[in-house]
Amino acid sequence: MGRTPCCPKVGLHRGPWSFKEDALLTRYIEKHGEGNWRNLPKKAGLLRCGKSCRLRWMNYLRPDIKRGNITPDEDDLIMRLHSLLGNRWSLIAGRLPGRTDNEIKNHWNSHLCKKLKNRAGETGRAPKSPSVGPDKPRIKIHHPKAIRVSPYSVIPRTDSLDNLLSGTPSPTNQRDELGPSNINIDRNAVDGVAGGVVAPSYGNDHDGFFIPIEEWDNDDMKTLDKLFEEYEKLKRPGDAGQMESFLDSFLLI
DNA sequence: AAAACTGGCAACCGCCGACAG
DNA sequence: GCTGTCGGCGGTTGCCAGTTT
Repeated sequence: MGRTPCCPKVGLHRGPWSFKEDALLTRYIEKHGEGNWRNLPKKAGLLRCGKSCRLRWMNYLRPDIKRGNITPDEDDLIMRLHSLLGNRWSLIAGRLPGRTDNEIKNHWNSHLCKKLKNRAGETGRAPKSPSVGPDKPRIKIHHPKAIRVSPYSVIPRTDSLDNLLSGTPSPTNQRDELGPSNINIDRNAVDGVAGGVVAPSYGNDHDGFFIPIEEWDNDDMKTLDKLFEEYEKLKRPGDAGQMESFLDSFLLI
């Protein structure tokens, strides 16, 4: 049957966006809001594919995007989240206000992957990343395929996991896709507690033992929230030393 | 000074779930 | 229930600037 392309490929601009195109897109979205990406280029006077417009807006033009280098704290949080969630960049980005999934993905591929390898080399310990294959991995991370998240999981980044897990829709339009959809957790790995911090793992495809998020027990459900609470606490000035031990605790699973 | 190499990042691609008709 | 469309996702590509040889 074949799927129709999202837009005709002929006669459209490709490659880097010009200042003028950026301005047109920004002005249009400020006036009419996001959505209807297919028709947006025509209405905005752009010779671009709708997908391209969406990507440009989401990854670059959106006013709430944080510019500048990723901080060491963000680095560490990304690594923790990656150990929990695998390559689900949109979920990870949802917990880092102002950062985009693309930015985090790029940062991971260019920096953190190596950092993790180096750290593993220094300690002689197996790396925690699922993408790095030690001889005897303690944890295996399942990488689920991309999912589309229902509108009911559209919640602000600052919402707690309780809200996420109860499926309470948010009144705002900020994205956070840590919704009650496809997250699977390996209960065998959830038991790990190090340094007072619950250290779960995400998924496990070696034995096919998946628990849909709807069936998490209380401990499972609090796990991620706890992680962020700890993180936020330790981010406060004067807690630098604690941050290090907090972070290390996750490498000892 | 120039060529080769490397790293970072924006953009593209194809897949897939949700949803409307 | 089926089909087509839309929007979102992760993976990959390719350009460009910086660094090394």
